Amino acid sequence: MSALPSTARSTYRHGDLREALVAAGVDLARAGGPDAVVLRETTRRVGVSPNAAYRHFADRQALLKAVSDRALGFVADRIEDEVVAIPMTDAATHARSLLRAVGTGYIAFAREEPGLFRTAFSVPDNLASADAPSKAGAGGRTPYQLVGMALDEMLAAGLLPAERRPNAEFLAWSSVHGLGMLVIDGPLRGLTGPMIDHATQRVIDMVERGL
Amino acid sequence: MSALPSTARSTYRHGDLREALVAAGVDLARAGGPDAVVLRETTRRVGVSPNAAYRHFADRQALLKAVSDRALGFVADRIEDEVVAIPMTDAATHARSLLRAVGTGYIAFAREEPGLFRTAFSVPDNLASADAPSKAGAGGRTPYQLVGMALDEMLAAGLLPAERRPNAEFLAWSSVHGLGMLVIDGPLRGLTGPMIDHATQRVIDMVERGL
DNA sequence: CGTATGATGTGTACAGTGTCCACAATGGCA
DNA sequence: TGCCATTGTGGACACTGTACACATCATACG
Repeated sequence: MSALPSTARSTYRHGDLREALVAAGVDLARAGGPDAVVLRETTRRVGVSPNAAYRHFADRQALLKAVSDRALGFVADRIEDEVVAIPMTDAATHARSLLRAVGTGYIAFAREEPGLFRTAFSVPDNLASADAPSKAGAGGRTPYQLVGMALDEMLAAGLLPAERRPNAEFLAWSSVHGLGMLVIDGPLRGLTGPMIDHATQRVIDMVERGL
Repeated sequence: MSALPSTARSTYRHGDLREALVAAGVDLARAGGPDAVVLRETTRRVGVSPNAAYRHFADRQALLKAVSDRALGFVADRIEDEVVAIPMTDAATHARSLLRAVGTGYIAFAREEPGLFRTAFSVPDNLASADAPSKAGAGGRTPYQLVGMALDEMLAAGLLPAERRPNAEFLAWSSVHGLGMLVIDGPLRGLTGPMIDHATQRVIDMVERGL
């Protein structure tokens, strides 16, 4: 039992097939977006029969949903990467930097991992489940929560009038999300890196000014 | 030969099979989004063999692209519906109304025809082809052109500084497009009509103020 | 007028997909 | 030890996109 090739499963039971399937699905999504998350190919990569997946997911759509949630967690991770780089300053400057970090991290992820970005938003969602733990990154926060945190700091720093705070997430998120979509699939596709950076900064400026 | 049932094709040649396929594809897209534009089902509806489609489209993706362009034309139509309802006023008010009409028409279409809206943006595009005639509506203008026209009026009316005019389309479009996506598939799904209307107005306000 | 020819549609075939069903192996619990 | 729920397998089916060879027609040209 101890000298089996590491690629082969020594036990009949897989151990954590569900996790392995999600991981394989993420690889497929990374390379080809949501449509590439093909059930049979996913199981093939894990070295298991196609039907094995049905012990862990109701159908292909359920597998895709799990992959999508994982991808949203990666979005959160990428945003947090930007957040930790923010220097210590006064509250107002920090709040603005935070909002900027959320936007730039979001767009950076869209450009670096277009397949995962598309996958993250390919499955219908709603407000009630936007903060489900399955969508959180390593830091335990979802992208939606990160946007909310930035806006809370803006409010606390006096940069956002209290009467405009409710649902301000909608505005900030819409703008940045739209830019991300248009950049990877839409008419803004093919823009050079600097142009996208510039557009990102302008969108964030607009949000800050327009909130 | 003269008493054939009207549902049957009397001639071997179809007449305009390409157009018929696009129309059938639009019906499928309306009901089920881009994934529902299935080549075999499309040809079945037109009453033709699956391979007939290959005389007019290189593959399924090419058919989907044609359907997507058509859907973009419908977006333009919906926007123009809002535009014609604008009353005559002074230039500044008209410019603002125009920008607002573009935004509300865009979001209205997303809500009224989510399947077509998703289909319209499911095929990779780029700036060079954003104004292709195949994407124009009955008025001969593409959605992108309509956004540009609104911004041109804003500029002419002195509501948009000249140095900010270049690429302002990116900002306006990103915000509204993002809202549309989030409303039909994203976390904002399931919001009530009035809430969406309100969010739409706020997003447009933000764009106007932030441009 | 008749016929060659290019354009358009058909039939058959194949690999790949999601999913259903019946069955098999396993490991933990009585 | 023996039972049995859990987890995985194998085979089957309907469906998909698409390649290849063939049939049919519309017309341009002799």
